Amino acid sequence: MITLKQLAEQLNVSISTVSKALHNSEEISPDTIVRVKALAKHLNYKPNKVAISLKNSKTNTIGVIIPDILNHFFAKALLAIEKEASKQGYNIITCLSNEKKTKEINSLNLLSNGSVDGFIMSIAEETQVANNVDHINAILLQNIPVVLFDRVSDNIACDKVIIDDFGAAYEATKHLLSEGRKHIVLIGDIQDLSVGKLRVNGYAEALKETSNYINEPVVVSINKDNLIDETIQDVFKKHPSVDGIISIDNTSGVVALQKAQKLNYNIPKDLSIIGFSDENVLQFTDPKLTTISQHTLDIGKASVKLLLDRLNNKKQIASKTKTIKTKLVLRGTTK
Amino acid sequence: MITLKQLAEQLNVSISTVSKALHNSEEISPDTIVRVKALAKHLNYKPNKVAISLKNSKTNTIGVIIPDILNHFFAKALLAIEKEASKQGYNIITCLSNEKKTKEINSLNLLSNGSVDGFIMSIAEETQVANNVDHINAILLQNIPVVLFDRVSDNIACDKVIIDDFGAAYEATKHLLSEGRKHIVLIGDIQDLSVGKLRVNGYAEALKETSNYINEPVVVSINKDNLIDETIQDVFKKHPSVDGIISIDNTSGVVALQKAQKLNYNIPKDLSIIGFSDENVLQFTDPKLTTISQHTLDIGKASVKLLLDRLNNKKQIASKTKTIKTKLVLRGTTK
DNA sequence: CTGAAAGCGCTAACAG
DNA sequence: CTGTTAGCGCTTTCAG
Repeated sequence: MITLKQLAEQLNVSISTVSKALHNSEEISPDTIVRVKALAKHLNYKPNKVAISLKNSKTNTIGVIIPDILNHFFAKALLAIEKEASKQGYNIITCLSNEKKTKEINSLNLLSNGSVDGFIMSIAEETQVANNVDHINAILLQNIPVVLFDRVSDNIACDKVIIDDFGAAYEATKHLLSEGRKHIVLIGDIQDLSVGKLRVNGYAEALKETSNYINEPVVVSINKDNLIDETIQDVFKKHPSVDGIISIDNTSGVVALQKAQKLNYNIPKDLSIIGFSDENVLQFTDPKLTTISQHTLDIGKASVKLLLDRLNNKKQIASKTKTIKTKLVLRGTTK
Repeated sequence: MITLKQLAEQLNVSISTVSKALHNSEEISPDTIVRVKALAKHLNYKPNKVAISLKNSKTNTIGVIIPDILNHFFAKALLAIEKEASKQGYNIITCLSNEKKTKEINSLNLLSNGSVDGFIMSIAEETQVANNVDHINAILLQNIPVVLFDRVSDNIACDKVIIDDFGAAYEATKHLLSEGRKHIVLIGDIQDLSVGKLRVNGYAEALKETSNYINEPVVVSINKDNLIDETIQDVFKKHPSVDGIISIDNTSGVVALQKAQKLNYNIPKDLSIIGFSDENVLQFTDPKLTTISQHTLDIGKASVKLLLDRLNNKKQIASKTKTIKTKLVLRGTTK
């Protein structure tokens, strides 16, 4: 890489003159500025990012920790984060915790040495199950800002971006009730997560409020991917009168639809299905799945904004929590 | 952040003594080492990464440029790259080109200022269509190593990781022929890409070699996601006697299967389908899709290895191309 | 208008 | 065994 020093030598001026010239300093003669810039351009000079970071104690880099990049929700969130960060002149260093607490701790430790100005993350499943977030609080104690999105924790005082999980599930359930559904089952593989619990509660509350709904809430947990087929087939065996299904994760709604079609349920006449999925699954089914849209891009964008707000304004104290609106998008799997 | 200077002041020793002590230098008395380390631990000292990068002219960071993170193949490749890089003590800065050439150029320019030691990337669609890779060659001219994976270009002399696209499609086609299929259609949305062209060629070659195969090759291009439904339905309309489908992208195989089932094709009796998809789509269909497995994790891992090899051994000249074996995994959609 | 010097945090050659 | 110094590349104050 070409440096200021090399430019200075070739031009027989000092390093500081070169530096100032490249910044259009008033102190430098127009003539010199032209000469310096010409050579800089000719040699494709680029200011060394590392040196600037050291000088400014600021890297313009955000650490992003994603629990599961193969989950479409997180991939899309990353897309939005990268886009907004890039727009604001920030790079992102991506770490994938793969739902492991140790990897999460490791990533935080490895990057909290001046590598990044702050973190945007969603908490790993293992961490949420263990309910131990000391490692994240440790980062905050070092005065490195953190923004949590989607999977958050009440035990961490920082900026957060969430959706109204309770309300979204509540609304979806209410919709099925309004269709006259009498036997609504909730399925999902994220009941251990903060968001999963809230969604289950929203579902339960909607049923509870409905005086003429006589069945008990049914919550079916999918534990491992390889058992998803059987688990969902069991739903239809155990609850042959099921007439509404709410999936609170990304994929089980689609699988439920496939299985129901295989069993010759008439959808949506006999059975309605609502997924908590992203648009990507639409192409995989016919009829198309009614979903709760999470506005994932907005979640990512808002996360970056909150973080940069804090970076640019260290004195602000109160943590903000931004709630992104969800939307129930009716398609072919509901009446 | 706590610095060597602060430790030195508190201990009344020089900065270099502290630095050496922390590195277990023989020059330093055991007693001092203990004292220094104790304080460092107590204050949670971490060497400033930026300073070390500046000192060493090495960031231990890899720039990764991904064309489309919502594509499962690339998400998985990123997963593998991050995992291997992390294992080797490297961070990754992720940029998403979103298939745009300008974004690709931008990312390369912004990171080729000492931010990263090298790049791992797959070429954006727009770049491949325009067939202009000057910006990538410019990086190589700056002596920054680049590893290309999946989507490569003959006009770039660098290390590459690919699969045998021609061979994989050839093998899949041969398999369908061995089942006695007489009317095999290829579908996909990546015919503009290097990999897509090779796959089409492999398909065509297999047909051509088969003397008793009388139908012409049929290549159906899917242009936009929103037209995928109609495009595939058209296949069945135009070619009612189709008895074999090869999808060369991630999703169209699944869609073809759905549509065929809707049209009451008996699969795999009347019609076989082979997808170029990852395992993630398996849960979405019944029967499960026969696929060409790309060993995506190996692709990512190999890319990191090639890059680090080059970083650690600058003198090597010849570019290597590593070909990862594919595997035809027979499942329910073939006989 | 230009240059010298200090300093960001660290390492390492050299001096004591 | 410990300290001084220079330097990685840059910005910026201060001197000239």
